[in-house]
Amino acid sequence: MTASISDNLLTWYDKHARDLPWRVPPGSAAPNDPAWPYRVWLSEVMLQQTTVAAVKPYFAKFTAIWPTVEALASASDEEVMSAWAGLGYYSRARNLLKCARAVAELGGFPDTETELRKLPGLGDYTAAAIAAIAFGRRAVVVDANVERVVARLFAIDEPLPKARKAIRAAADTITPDARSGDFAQAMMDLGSHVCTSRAPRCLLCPLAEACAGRKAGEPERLPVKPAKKAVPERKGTAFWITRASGSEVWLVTRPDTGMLGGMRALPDDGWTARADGSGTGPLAGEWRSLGAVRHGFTHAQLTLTVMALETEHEPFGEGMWWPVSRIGDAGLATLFAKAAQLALAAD
DNA sequence: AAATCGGGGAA
DNA sequence: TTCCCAGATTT
Repeated sequence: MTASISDNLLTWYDKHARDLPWRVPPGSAAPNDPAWPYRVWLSEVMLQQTTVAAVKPYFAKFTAIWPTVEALASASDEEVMSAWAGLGYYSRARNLLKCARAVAELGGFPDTETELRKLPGLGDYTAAAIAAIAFGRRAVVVDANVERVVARLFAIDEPLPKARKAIRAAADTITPDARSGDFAQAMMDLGSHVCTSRAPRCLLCPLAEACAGRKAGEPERLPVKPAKKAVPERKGTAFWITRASGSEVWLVTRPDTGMLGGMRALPDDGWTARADGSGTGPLAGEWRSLGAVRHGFTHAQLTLTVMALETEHEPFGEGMWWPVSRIGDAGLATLFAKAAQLALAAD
């Protein structure tokens, strides 16, 4: 009998596994330490739709400040949102804290896929990944890498997202009972370094012999993705309101729902809702334009004009004066960090 | 089923 | 520039 797909992959992984801060070396069991499921969970949430390179410094920062899930559970919303600033998809940070508090209440992470799936911020992928990687349970772990590898391996040419069902079923057939965590991570390493989206390195692939997509030619065309829609242009205005000779700036906290939810920010004209940017600032006075910054989101391309006002009055609504010298510690999302940078450069 | 929700690295 | 990434949640 020839070696199975999972055997070939695991042998390849033993030699080529990436060394990452949230990982154990190939062949090792996850340490029997409550801090380990915590680290696996934290990394998995950070890695949702986010590259390894982007996550590394945030993972280091979070584990240094909050070494355990109990420590994170007792942090304030503001601390966590601020630490997450710049990583994107901020609902993840809100769910991260909700989840940490639920887990602390439970006395630790549940160790089955079903129970993990009930926690905030854990969908099908993340629950399966934690069950496999942190607890060694067999689980069918399907992320974008696995989707690509499996679609090619089995030549599944049905377009996404309809193909997900067939892809998951095919992934199930090659998932071994043993070394679940290694297998899942091996598939991801293969997807990120060998079976890449653009130019797959089939000559280096341990599964090349078995790959129906390669046999059929042009494996890079799989999986078939739906045509993307055009990203609309939006305009908006942010307000740089200072007092005391520009030493303090007025910051607000955005509502928990919607774009950049729960993040500290510059006040703006409500461009997220109105899309025209024609609104006015939370204060009357002699506004001057500082120019604009461009910022790309997944579903909108924004031109944000920055208007400045020096005042001794209190703006309308909730907010706080923040020392401009410490603006880097304010926990601004990248969009507003860009706007602040523009304002500082204008002086 | 489709829309929403960030940001940066790589080609 | 465009594409895409260890997706989840809401509508």
